[in-house]
Amino acid sequence: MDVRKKARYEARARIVKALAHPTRLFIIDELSENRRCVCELTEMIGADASTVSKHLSVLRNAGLVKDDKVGASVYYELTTPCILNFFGCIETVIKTSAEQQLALTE
Amino acid sequence: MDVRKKARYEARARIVKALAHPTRLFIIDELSENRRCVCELTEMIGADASTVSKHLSVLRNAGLVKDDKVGASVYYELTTPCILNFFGCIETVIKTSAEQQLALTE
DNA sequence: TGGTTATATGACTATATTACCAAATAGCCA
DNA sequence: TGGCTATTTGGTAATATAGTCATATAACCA
Repeated sequence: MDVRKKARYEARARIVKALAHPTRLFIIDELSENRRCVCELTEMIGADASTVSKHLSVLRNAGLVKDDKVGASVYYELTTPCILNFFGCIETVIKTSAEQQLALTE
Repeated sequence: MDVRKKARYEARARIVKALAHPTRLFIIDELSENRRCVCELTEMIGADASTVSKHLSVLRNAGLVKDDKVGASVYYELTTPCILNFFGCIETVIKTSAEQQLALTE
């Protein structure tokens, strides 16, 4: 595969990888409704604040969210809301798989 | 977070994770044009056949592709072409990040 | 049947990811 | 200033992922 093409898939994979964790998908979903500070997300997720902070830095490094400091708090928001369209498709994959599983039992 | 909600994000993450590799993104892209057998994909990717076979099994287990044996060959095809819409958004993320990087240098 | 090709799988090593704790940093307010 | 809260970062152990080689399986053909 040609070098440029390869680099393009690697760039895409870095972004997909940043989304590839349940907590980070939750964060994306949550930020699609409203910007949130780290402490709010930490509360909702129920994990260590440092864990949430690291997940946010993964999303930030991938360019999926941006942060905004307000006093001692840091608010995060989505940079590119089109990410959300993806979830609909993911649900289709899940549903299709489930239907095929079901079909096998008939 | 409630148990059902958590399970939903985990199910989504399993699928996103299956996409989170440059070789697998290439395969998805390629299959969007045409069904391909393992040997064709192996040739294009330029990796060990066992490596490609394993990538395909990751995609298959996630329900993203299905296989069809024809003689000694196994052809793979997409189950859910909507996955492709996602790539447009990924490109937007990449482009937006690049523009912001650029803006910092001005 | 025996040889060849196409795939898949198991074992293994190298590397990456995750979560947690502890500690550092920064803002806020009494 | 000193203490409190919010966030980030470094260290570390457990786990997951990727790639390769060797091997297993199946189809095909001479």
